Amino acid sequence: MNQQRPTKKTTIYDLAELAGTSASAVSAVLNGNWKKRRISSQLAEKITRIAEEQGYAINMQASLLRRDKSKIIGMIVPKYDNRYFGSIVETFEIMARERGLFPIITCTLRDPELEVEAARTMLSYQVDWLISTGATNPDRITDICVAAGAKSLNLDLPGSRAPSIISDNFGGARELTRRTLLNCGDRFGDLSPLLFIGGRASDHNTSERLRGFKAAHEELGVIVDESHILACGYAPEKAVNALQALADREGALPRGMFVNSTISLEGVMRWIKGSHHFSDDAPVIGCFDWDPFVALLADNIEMVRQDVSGMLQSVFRIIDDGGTALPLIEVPPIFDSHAQ
Amino acid sequence: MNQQRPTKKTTIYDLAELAGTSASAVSAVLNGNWKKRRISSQLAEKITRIAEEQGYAINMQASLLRRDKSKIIGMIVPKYDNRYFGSIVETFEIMARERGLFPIITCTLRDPELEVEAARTMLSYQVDWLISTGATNPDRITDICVAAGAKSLNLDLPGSRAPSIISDNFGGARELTRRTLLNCGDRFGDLSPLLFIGGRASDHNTSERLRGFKAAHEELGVIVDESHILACGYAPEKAVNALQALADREGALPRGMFVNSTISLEGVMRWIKGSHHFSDDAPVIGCFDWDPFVALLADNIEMVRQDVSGMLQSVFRIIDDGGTALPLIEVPPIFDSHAQ
DNA sequence: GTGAAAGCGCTAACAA
DNA sequence: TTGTTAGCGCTTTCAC
Repeated sequence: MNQQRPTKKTTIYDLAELAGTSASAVSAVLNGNWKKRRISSQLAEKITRIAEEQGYAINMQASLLRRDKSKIIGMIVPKYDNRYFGSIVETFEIMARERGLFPIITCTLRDPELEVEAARTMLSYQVDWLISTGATNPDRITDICVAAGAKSLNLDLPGSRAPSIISDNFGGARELTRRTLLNCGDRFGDLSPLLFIGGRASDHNTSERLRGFKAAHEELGVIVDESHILACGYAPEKAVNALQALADREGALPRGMFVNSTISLEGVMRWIKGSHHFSDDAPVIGCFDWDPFVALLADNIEMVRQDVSGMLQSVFRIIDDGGTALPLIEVPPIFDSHAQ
Repeated sequence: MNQQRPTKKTTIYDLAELAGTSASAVSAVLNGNWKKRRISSQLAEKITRIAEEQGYAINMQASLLRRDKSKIIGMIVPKYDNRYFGSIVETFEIMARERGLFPIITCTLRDPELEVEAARTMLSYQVDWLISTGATNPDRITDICVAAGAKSLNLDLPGSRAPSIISDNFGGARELTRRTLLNCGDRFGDLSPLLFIGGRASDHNTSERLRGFKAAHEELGVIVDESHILACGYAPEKAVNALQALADREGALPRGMFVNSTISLEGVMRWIKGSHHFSDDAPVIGCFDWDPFVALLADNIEMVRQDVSGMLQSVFRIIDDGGTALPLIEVPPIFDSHAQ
């Protein structure tokens, strides 16, 4: 036996009895509203001491049931398997706690059904706010939140019915493409069109990045090859399969690539290593996302880092303000200055 | 204005009124205990339909206040910045949901004070179980849980007062060291002692890995150099500083290294890249942790992958059983078969 | 300065 | 078969 039996938890009534006072006094003291109740500081002190001694912990369920705002803030996130979302979650928790909010986070594995189920569950727990990060259908979630009287907000992937904070995908992709094309030119002596791989053509981010990809080509006078745009999804295997299919079809592959995320990059690198298409000379890659090991190990890969901290500052600015407007905020991603 | 005002949430009383029945009937139906209440299936159906129509969502705060078990399961985790913890969190969520439990997770940034604060907060939310992952002081948390009538359990780093599930650090480190020594021998022609870097000498995992490190050296007849054991902490900068100090002191560095985590590895690789100590020939490294990009990009680095899924299966076996015993379970980590 | 009491939304024992 | 009722622990108004 390692753990005792639930020795009936201490309540404010127990505390009141021990202090020879009432539950309402205890409640007021423990919540710090005893100035306006003008409770004597000795009573306050006594109550505080006894609470301490008894290891009292408030029952949030009871407290929340009575109050109108829960101060619980929920976030749904697709995966924990890359630095981008990891950093979003970590920063989110820190910033929520700074504001006295209780963050709850859940990952939905990019499954649309799980997304709405997770949203409903969080609403059952009375979240005041729900942040949908990278959700496949943010508007659906906003609708569910509105129906439940909660506020919602989109991060990373925008929606039309709640404030949205995303990266400047167009600008970032244009610059990344420009750099990658030029890197390619330096390396191979001529400017040829890049391969685009990863992401879903239907999602806003991918289509914006595609737009930036094309703009950069155009600006440098390079004709995009539409058959080399492979928005095959996010999972690494999808990238592997897409590259294999292209190689089967065309024999050779472009020597420059725009990769839409580190997730896809994992697949791209796996395929490159497994095949022998680039055994003599590694392709030049630009990746719209950042990972420290790639940055350290692969000198043929340039990465853009999304500005997680900047995005979350925007998120909490809206939350702090109560979120009455409906903006689409685009935060520029960060390029290493040394490159280019 | 994007979001309506909190249109007073629907309760079971509203539902009861609409269905022309009582709140308890609604409650029973919505909880699926209407067989034992022998409610007519037509009434059940009607209630279900109305609940659906109204977009009813149960108020968990109220429900939990009344029930004895919350079915909330908490986990604290140090960081989200590596694949190991990311995968723990993701798997934990999946396995918790499979059991109808509601997982809440919070990261504590390796800050002992935050750890206990986070534990207390979770207890306020009435968690039935609290999993401490990589906590600096698991026993302290167990004590707090016991006092609050919750069960606790340690993952990754063991404690003495609750069941603990950890990697087989000794066995894993011994095998990793053996492989790294042999790789080193293959590469450089002779067996010389490795550098050990990363982790805290005071923590159980590091001391066990150190024991395995020494055992493997001994088995191969190599004398460990105690001045080359740098348990400098986990943050990348700490590894950078430790290596720099060693290089300043001794001029040369060992050509083989045992690195205690991917976090430390990040620092090691940063230092290697920045200095010119290995500009001609990369050192041979064994890393007690796994990252896909390192595995793909660095052929001089061998990695062990901790068996996250196996560990969490053990965790939930204990939870499913009610957790009456107090075991220390060591789960063997996974080596790539191709190497060695 | 302080206490009594109502009620947040739900569950479950007890009546009917 | 179904409804009534008594709380779960807390916050807050109101009365003293």
